[in-house]
Amino acid sequence: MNSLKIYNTLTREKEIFNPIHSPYVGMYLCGPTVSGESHLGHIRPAVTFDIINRYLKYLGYIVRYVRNITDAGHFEEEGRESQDKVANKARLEQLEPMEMVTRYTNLYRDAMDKLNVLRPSIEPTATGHIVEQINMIEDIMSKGFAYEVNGSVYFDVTRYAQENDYGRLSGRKIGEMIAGSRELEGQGEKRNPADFALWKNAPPEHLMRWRSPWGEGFPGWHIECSAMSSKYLGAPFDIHGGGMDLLFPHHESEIAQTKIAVGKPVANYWVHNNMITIKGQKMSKSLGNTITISQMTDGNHLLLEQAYSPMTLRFFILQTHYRSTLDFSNEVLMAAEKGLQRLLQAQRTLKDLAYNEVDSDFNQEEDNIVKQLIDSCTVHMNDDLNTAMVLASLFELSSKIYSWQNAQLKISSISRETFVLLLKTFNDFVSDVLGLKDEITVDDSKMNELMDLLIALRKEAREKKDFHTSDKIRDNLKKIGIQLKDGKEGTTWGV
RNA sequence: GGUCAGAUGGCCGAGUGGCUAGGCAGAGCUCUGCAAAAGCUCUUACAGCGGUUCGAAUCCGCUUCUGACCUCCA
Repeated sequence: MNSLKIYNTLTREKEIFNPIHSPYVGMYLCGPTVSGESHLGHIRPAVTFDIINRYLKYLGYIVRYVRNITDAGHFEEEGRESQDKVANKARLEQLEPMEMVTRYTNLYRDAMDKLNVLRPSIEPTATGHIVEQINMIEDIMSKGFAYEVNGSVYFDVTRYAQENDYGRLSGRKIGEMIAGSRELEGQGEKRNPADFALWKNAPPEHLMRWRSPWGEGFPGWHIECSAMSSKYLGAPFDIHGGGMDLLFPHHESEIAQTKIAVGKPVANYWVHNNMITIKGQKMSKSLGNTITISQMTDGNHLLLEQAYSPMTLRFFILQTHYRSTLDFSNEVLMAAEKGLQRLLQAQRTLKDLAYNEVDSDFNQEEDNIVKQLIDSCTVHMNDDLNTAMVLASLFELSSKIYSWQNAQLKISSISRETFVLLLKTFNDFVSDVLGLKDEITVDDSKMNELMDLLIALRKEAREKKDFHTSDKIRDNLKKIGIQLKDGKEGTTWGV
């Protein structure tokens, strides 16, 4: 159970995963800011940590997985933008800020469901935890690590850094940061450019605002994660995740806030996924090169030659190790689409395979190869969640499965025990651990019976050499998207 | 400018001090009424230059190039 190794950004090393209160595991992931529709970049951490969540459960851990929704605060720019867009319309048609974040939260959740991302145990929102955030800010102020200026509150990084290692996670030195930081507007209130906001005074045009001891305003970006993670998981908890771009300043700030408020580190393992790039450049809102999830699944984007299903996206992400950048292109997605179908077809085929025991066929070498491939799934997952290698093993097993189906290899060359183990492992890894599934439901029994009938009719026609009829059945089915596959053991079909 | 990652075959992508994933694409073969599906085989790669080593693509150094972070971002 504890042979799992995870790369910890804090130590820059792969470490054996030991939860604080095994078998319980606490995990927190920085979720999306719902000021716009989720894009491809948002689904990488969701899928990555879904894999961790699923694998921990597979290993027998009981996971409390908290993934927040940032629906408050620091997106006033976007709020203003949307106001401008609707400025000419009637005021009644304007979206309430809460309406906007609800809309995008719903879209995000729908997308997560389609991607087969398991729902988190708790999905707290920033707006639902204003009180907790204000309390934490007051606590930090009372300890002397934050100060108020004109209704805004800032964290005193310089003071914190005197006794704490600010910058350890992101690997930077506070002196260099101050020297290198640019002069930005609104920095005037800070005592030091490295300080960050805990609470912001709301200008009149800011629609989302709450009463606080410092006047009407809204919380700074970082404080919500400290407040919500410590509330639901305590401190320290086991795993804190997020995209690499959050390393600084977001996670660094979280560490500082929690250290002062709670007196303890945030988490033992910090896990960061790398970025999705497009033509070698990071996909991000500010660069304007994002592709939203709905554009992806509709094929409605200049760079897309066709629509890609959510499962294709999921597979595409899993083909690359989570700490590598992942470059998007049509070619890669088309390859992913085909690869995924091949894998799922193998899974279906395996389910229908019957084991026939013939003692004389047993081949120890063959049996060992299959056993080793089965073992390698766990071995690769344990090595910092190497889903790319797990897929490679599953593909090698797929070749075996297809060979058995076509009677090119004898299934009895492996032992019954190995076959049973394969059946379980293959399904567990494809469906439960990697979360890959057929998107078209073919388990409709009437549909299956109908197809069996058509296949039987075609078989009869072929036996009578009535190829006109048999080809008509085959070709017309192809027209409606159903493909017949003739194998040694009979005909199967797929979509 | 500072910090940190990378550079792998036609494309994408793992991994490793010697036995050298996998997917997609391409070629040939097997099966098949034809086709599709499936299987098998094939093209043998690790940016450049030095060094360590019996041996490096894998370790070390330098060079070039690319990207990320340093500001809201997943």
